[in-house]
Amino acid sequence: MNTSIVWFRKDLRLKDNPALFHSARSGPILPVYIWDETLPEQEEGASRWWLHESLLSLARSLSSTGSPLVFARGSTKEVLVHFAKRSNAQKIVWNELTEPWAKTFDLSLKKELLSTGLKVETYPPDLLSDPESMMGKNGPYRVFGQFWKRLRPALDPSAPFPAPERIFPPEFSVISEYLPEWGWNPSRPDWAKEMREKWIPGEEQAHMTLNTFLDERLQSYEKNRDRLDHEGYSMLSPFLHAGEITSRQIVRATLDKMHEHPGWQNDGEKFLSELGWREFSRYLLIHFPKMISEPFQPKFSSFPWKDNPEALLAWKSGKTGYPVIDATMRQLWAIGYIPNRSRMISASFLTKDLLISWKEGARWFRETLVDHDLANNTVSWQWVSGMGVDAAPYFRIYNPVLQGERYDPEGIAIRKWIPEIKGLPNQWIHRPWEAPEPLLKRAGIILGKTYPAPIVDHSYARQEALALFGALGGKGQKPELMA
DNA sequence: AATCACGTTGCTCCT
DNA sequence: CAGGAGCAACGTGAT
Repeated sequence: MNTSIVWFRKDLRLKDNPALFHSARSGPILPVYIWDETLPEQEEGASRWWLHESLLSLARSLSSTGSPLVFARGSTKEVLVHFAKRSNAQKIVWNELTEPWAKTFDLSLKKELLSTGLKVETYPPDLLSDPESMMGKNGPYRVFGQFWKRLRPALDPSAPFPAPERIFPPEFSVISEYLPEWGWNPSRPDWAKEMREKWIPGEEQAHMTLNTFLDERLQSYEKNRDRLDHEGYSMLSPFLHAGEITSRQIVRATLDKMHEHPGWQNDGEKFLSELGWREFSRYLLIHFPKMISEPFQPKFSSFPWKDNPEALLAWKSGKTGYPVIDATMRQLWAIGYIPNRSRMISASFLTKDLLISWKEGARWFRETLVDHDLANNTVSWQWVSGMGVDAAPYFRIYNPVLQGERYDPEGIAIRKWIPEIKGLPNQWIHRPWEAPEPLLKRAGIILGKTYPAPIVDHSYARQEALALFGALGGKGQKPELMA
């Protein structure tokens, strides 16, 4: 029999999985997941919790096909070779990743496997375009608009691969580790409690989420995606990160839906362009891997970031005294997810108001987001801090009060996540420090005690940021505002 | 070849 | 109150 090992990575699904689809046709399959601690950029924190749940879900699906998922820890190469011997498999099959480190890793792994006499078959990662052929006149695109102008008209993915009709187990089975023993499901302390209530990771739920979104929310996506008071966005990002669904599947379904409902054109285009940003982020990391650790615009590499542990802690724990920031950061900690608008506001606050490095922010998001994704996180943090692509102007500094009032006018998100100020009327809910004393008293609020006073004055912090950024980004002739 | 318009998501101040 | 200038200046692709 022609047995294959299918090595699962960030592709925890049965549908639209080229490695699985093709190998299932050629013979029995041993599905394997390996936790290799020597690899860089592995999931941690909230996204590891998601990964844990997602793997359980995949394991259930595969068990029902008759060929259970096998878990192992250790060196990828050694595990694969060992399992191949035990199961009498001749071939290792996988889908590639887009992370910059993976290309070299896969290449040397492939060489090593071939040298032991095994066959290797790899399939492209979940991308909408070929990064090598997407080129402008002077090399890779650095502006989203140009990138998208080129890619958008070419978007027409063919129907995704179906799940394999049948998966046969290998003739000789192997011994699997027991996933719950890996300790990825937190208990003491159990910081994932609210995540368990909020999310159901897994391929089935990914498609239910997509369908609900397309049926109920796509038609008002452009208007509602930025709202903080209700969920007008797709919530697909964690499923995408684990590979429970592919961007190709989402694009295909969205295009079909837009065709069905011509009136949803603008909303559909907006949504597609968000997937475009996901694609662009991957594209950028492939061509400019240095931006994982360095500003895309080198002129900012000497920016005088502040080392301010107290302010950083206040930001992380939702105690800055700015309700929209605090609600955002508490939501992030509780359910591992905040919408795009919240990410921008809180990222702007950290980098422009507190003048703390985007890398600190990116590190925190990496630990706390269930959808944490190296490319999206890196590119977006740099964009907000004004050091990334698209000549995003550094003077675009978000005002946390105005943003709150605009996108959560009735303070619904504020009252949900900051109950200690829920008694404030809407007029003051985003600026408690300006509320008249009697009102504060009636609402049971003592600023600085029951809820923090603002840790910085936004308009002052803004002036300081403009001066510091201007000194590097501009002509260097800005007047000094700081004594 | 040189020039030009334009660029995901803002804010403040001035008239 | 609305509306507009200003905040800087570079890659991209069209002319």
